[in-house]
Amino acid sequence: MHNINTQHDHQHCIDEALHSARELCQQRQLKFTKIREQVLVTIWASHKPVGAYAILEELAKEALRRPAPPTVYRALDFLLDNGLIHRISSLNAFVGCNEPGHSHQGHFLICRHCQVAIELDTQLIYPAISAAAGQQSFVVDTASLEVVGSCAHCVEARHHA
Amino acid sequence: MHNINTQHDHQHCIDEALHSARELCQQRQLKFTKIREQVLVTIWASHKPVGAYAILEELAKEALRRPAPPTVYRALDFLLDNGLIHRISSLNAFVGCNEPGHSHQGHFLICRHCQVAIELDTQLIYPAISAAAGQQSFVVDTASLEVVGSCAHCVEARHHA
DNA sequence: ACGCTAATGCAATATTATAACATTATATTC
DNA sequence: GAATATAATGTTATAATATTGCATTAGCGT
Repeated sequence: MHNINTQHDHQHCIDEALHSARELCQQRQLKFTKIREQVLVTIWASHKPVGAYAILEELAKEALRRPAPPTVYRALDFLLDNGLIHRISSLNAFVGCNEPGHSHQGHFLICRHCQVAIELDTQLIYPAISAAAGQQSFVVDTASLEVVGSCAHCVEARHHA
Repeated sequence: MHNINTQHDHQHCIDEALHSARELCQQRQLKFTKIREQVLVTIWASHKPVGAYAILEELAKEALRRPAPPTVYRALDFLLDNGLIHRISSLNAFVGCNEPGHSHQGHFLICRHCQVAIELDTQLIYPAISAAAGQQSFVVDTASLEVVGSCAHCVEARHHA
C-alpha cells in the first residue's frame, strides 16, 4: 500500500474539513452532532473512499455500545445532502468533498492500486457534460464521474518494479 | 411512466444487439450461450437500466427451475468484460452498450422520472477526462459518467402538468 | 470413449442498505 | 420551569445486492 506524498499535512486536512463543516452548519442552521462529526472525521482520516461498515467499525471503537447501521447511514445522508462528502458508487464508499456545499457534482480519479481518490475541479469536465446534455435537451441535476486507473505515484512505483 | 419515442423500433434494437454480440463472440472465439443471450435480451428489452435480480426474475419465467444469483452475475460479468453491456453503478443496474466491444467507457444521461438511460458518444466527454487525468499524470483504465436529471420528454411533460 | 476446459447448478453466506417503531435530546413557547 | 413540538438517535429486523466454494454438466480435441 502506498501513501499520499509525505509532506501532506493530514491532520490539517481533517481540521479544515471540520472547520468548514461547522461553518456551513451554522450558516444553514443545521446541527453538526457528535455522530456526524465522528463520521466526517473518519472519512477524512483517509484520502481513500471508506465503506459505511468500515465507518461503523470506527464508531464502534469510540462508543460504549456498538452503533447500528442506520446510525451511520443517517449521518452519511446528512453529510451527502449538505455536500460535505461524496459517494463513490462504483465502490459503495464515501470520501470527503474538497468544495463543501455543492452536493451535485463529484468527479474523481481513483487509483486501482493505492485506492487514492483525487477529486477533480468540476470546471475541467462540467462544460463538456453540460454541452452533451444540452444537445439532448437534458436538464442536469447531478453528474458523477468515476475514472479508474493508476495514479502517478503507482505508475512510477510499478515501472521500477 | 413515459416511453421512448414511439417510432422507435424496439425489436430491431434487440435484434441488432444480438447480432453484434454473436459476431463479436465469433471473432473472439467466445461462447454466446443460451443464458448469456437471455440476459442480453432481457437487458435490451428495456432502455432502462435493469437490476440483476430483475433479470433473474425474467430468466425464472423461461426456465423450469429458477436460476440462482451466480448464474445471472456470471452472465453479466461476461457481457461486461466484452463490452456488450454497461453497469450503472449508482443504480446497481445494467444497460446495453451501443458500441459493443469497448468495455472501458460508459457515459450516461439518466432520467430520474422515466429512468431512460441515454448513452453519450464517448468523444463528447473523453477528451476532457483525458486532459484532466493527464494533468495529474494519471493513467486512465475506465471512465464512467452518470448524469442524473430530466430528459427532454419528461421536462416537456412536467412543464405542461 | 477419454480427458480437458469452460460453463452452469447449487447452497450458503457476505456485503450494503433500509424500514418501522421506540426513545432521547434539543429548542420553543407558554 | 413544565408542556410540547421537532429533530436526532437507538434498536430490531429485514431487504437488496453480490460473492464464495464446490459439485455437476456440456462441449471439444484427441
